[in-house]
Amino acid sequence: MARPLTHDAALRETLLGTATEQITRLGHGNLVLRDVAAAAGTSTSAIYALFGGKAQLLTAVINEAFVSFGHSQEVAAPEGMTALGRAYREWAVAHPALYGLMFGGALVAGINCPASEDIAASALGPLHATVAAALRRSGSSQSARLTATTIWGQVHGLVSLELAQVPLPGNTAWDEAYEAALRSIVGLYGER
Amino acid sequence: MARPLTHDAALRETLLGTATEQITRLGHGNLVLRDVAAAAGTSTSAIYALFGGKAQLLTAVINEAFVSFGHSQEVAAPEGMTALGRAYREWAVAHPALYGLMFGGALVAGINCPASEDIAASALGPLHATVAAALRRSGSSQSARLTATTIWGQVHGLVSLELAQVPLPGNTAWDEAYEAALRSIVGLYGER
DNA sequence: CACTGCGTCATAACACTGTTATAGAACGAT
DNA sequence: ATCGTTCTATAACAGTGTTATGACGCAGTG
Repeated sequence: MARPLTHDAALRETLLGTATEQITRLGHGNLVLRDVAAAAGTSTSAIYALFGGKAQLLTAVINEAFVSFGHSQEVAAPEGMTALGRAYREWAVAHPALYGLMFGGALVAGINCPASEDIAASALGPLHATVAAALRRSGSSQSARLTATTIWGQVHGLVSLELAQVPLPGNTAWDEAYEAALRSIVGLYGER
Repeated sequence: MARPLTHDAALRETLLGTATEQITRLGHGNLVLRDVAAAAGTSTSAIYALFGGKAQLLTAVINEAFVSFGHSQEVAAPEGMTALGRAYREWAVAHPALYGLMFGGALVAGINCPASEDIAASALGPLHATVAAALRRSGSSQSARLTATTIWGQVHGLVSLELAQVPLPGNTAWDEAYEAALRSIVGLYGER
């Protein structure tokens, strides 16, 4: 009835991939729709047809990133809290631009591209489960939600400062600061 | 010898003020040089003559913000670590867009607008001094630099997540999470 | 096989913004 | 008063997200 459809699900995947690749390479402040489309062998029309615009494309990229991040957390969870913390930092350092988008919120980009709430929440599931188990084991009566949020804040804060390349006083390395914080956390809430 | 100079230090102050105001009102992703100049009753040429461009204007705004932030820290320092932590959050919540610029680093904006290192470092002076004093009092042998960085990471992390409007699980409020973390910090490293 | 119609997409046009180039404005010197 | 120098507002330019447009490709029909 009409010319064959090329703006299909496969192209959508390709665009997601090239967008992620360009964000990773250039930083999320330098994503250009024309370049994404050209790299995918199509035109910007495809982005508007398949996503709706730049904000929705970014949202899709962020959601995909949350899935990848959540997977790395799930893999590390059985090895305990320290492993969970290390995996957190490793993922963030490996994907700094994505990490900034994921947790920077509306504050980071001028555009509004919020992640799907349940996808974001499930990525932090392993941390919540590990904290709840540790508290249960140690017979603590602390709120697991509150404790997990505190730990998350600690980990996220150090990772954010490291990614922002905030200069550390003296000749301290981020490695060292991070490991010290992890030891403190585990000391407080118990390792497996 | 030539027409009178209007791109002077006074206009520079005015531009700094209007830029800060617009960033606070609209978020730093929506700062438009034409609007800043118009609000200051001049043209964009003034920004290029007095600052050099958008990046340098932002750097100047950030440096000024660090001074304001550092002042609020100095005021709170004599009241101890808990007060320091509360002041930290209060300043950030009162100036969310500025806070994001200050500690978001190159990750936040596509443009490169790093704060002056000594200004940024001196804003964190009160925290380092307070931590060093607390460790001395308790006879601890921990590194003050490392401990202060850990605390900074904890505080910065929670504030960042709150500003990014990350949804908290359950009906937990950020107030509650923040106070719990402060109690934990003070319990570990001692209050005045 | 030619033609028409409809859905689809690449291209061009538009609006906005940072930056640079240009032409006019304001003053002192002659 | 005119000129030359210095400074500034305005206009031109380049890049980017978004929307409008016109060309294109296949199905059905005569």
